[in-house]
Amino acid sequence: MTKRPALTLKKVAEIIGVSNATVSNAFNRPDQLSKKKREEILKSCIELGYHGPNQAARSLRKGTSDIVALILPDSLNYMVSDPVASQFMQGVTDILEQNNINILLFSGRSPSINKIVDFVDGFICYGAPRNSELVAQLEKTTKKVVTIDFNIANRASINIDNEQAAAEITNHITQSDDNIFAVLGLRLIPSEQVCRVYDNELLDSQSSISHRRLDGYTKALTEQGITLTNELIWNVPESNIKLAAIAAREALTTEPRPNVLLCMSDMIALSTLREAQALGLRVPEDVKIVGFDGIDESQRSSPTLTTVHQNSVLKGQRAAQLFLDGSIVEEILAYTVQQGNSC
Amino acid sequence: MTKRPALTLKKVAEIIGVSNATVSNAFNRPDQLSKKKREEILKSCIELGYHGPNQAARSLRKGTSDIVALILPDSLNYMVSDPVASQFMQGVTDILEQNNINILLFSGRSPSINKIVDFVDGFICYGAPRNSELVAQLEKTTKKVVTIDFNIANRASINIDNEQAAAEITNHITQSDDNIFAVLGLRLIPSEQVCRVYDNELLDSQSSISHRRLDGYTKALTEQGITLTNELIWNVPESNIKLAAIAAREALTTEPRPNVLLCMSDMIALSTLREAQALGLRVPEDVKIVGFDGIDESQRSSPTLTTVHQNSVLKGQRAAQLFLDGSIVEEILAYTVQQGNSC
DNA sequence: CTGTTAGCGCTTTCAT
DNA sequence: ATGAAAGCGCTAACAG
Repeated sequence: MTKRPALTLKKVAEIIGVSNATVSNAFNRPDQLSKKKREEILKSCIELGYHGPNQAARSLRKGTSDIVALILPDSLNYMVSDPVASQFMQGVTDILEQNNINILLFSGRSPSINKIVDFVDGFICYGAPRNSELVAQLEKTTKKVVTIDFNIANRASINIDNEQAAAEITNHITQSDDNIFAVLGLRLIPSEQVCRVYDNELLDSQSSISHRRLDGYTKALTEQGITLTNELIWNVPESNIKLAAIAAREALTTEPRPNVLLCMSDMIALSTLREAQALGLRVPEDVKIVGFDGIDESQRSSPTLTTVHQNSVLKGQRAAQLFLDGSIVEEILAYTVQQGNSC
Repeated sequence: MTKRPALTLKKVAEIIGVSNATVSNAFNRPDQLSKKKREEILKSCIELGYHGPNQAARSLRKGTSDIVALILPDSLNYMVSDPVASQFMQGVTDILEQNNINILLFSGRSPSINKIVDFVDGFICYGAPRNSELVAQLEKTTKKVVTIDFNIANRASINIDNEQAAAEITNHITQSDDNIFAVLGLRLIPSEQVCRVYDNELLDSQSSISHRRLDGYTKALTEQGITLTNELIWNVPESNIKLAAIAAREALTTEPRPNVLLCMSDMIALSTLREAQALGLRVPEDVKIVGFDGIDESQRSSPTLTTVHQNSVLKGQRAAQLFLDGSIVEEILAYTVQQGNSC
């Protein structure tokens, strides 16, 4: 029978014959004791099989844990299926891993941050979470918060200028009197269905990137003397190929047929491209398509996609760095219009 | 000035005028007090802005946290770039999210589990971690452990029969005297380089799925009277398109040219397919290619891939369920040979 | 059904 | 440079 009860700092101190504070200092504050003594203690710990202070207790005492919660917009598997989110995560994990910070994955559908808030040093919140109560909770917490693609007052954030990007890519399309514009939008209204927006109430229009993008499209078209009506704006509840295909098909079979489709994500645009081709339409001759995000796959499709490219890996890196720095800045990242052959 | 100091259970109890145990029970053990009192207390807590017991303290006291560490084979961004890992994660998150368990992402490159072990209820370890010391640590821990694609004695595990699957897909290839076999293997030797295996020492041959697969290939070929020499076995250090392309090109430009390429992952196979086509070789006429894993993309390529399909989402779901159940079983999941046009 | 109390394992003043 | 002691906030015996 070996030692059943787990070793604690106190026991170890007793065995070695020093006070618990000294052992603690050996691990945490090398300057508080002689080099010799420290090394002796550390060596003894290894021999005893003591692997250092219990992190849960340490966290309770110190109030820090070296864990940060990464709040995803939706359920966890979202991150896995969305290439933009994946890229972002890659950026975040790059930086945090380098800094020995661990990541707790947290779903934007969770009812509350309470179950984890005491375990983490703060939050990196990627996109407005599906459950908007989480935002209210983040506003109140005393822990660090960095938001991405939306803002919370007095918190660090990372964004791109979605409105300007949307306007720019709209202006990128050759003007013609024949143009009929339609928008395939992302989560514009609370509905979980693919449907036209019509006069439905728009979702929390303040913060959502979708509304900034819609504003951009609208603004550019207005300047061209074109009015975008809600009948030609579709709501796709999430950036998912199948749902996008439904919206695309509806749009492409509307009479008169829209011949410029402004898509709020590359996933939607790629799905639209596929639907158009399935309907025997030529892109860009019969239908022009533009996307948003600039995912890798948009450059492998045929034709390649004209889209707004944003650097999602960098976004993640900057978010993580801002978190570490603790600086409360609202950072705006650059985007580029990526010329493809789809318009 | 509002209340600076955070509310604690004790303070709340004092304010309400009951003992701290009663408040604790109101949150944790409804049966220990009258329904009426419980509701009163809970209501008061809400009014006071107390959101429930501090989870870090609770965890220290109870020794559980409702957090499980998911150990990835390599650095965190690995998961993002590998479709098989992504699928697996999706399965895990499905089940754990349903059970209100949070996930701490942990890199297989980390030096030690010590920094997090006290925060989690256990480990789900996907593939043998890059840092093999982690395995030794997992062997020792008193917390729950589920391993996937490798085993630890007396721990729950999920596997497929890699050897049999590899043998089966090898036998699936039409026999011919003209066949020259080559293997594009995954992490067969410690080298971080793409290279032929030759007489290098094979990596921890016991546990690795790569060696099980190699054994399967070898066994099937031996039964056909064919000897696989190490000169025609390549090592690809990770399942990554670029590295695979290098190996593929080496293999395809070897004289005499191998005309059957056994690839240990679909990523490698797809990359090989591309290289073959770039070299003007017809698949399967000039070169036959088989993969492993059955990722979605293998069915979208042209020609489609003949491969071993394993259900990675299910793997993740079962891993999570085994973790929750706490049953120490070694579960073997089914695979299927998926007929494509690449051989 | 309710209250008192002893820790969970640690860090950190404050003395020495 | 080292040690004694006070909690961090909570849960679970146990007593009432």
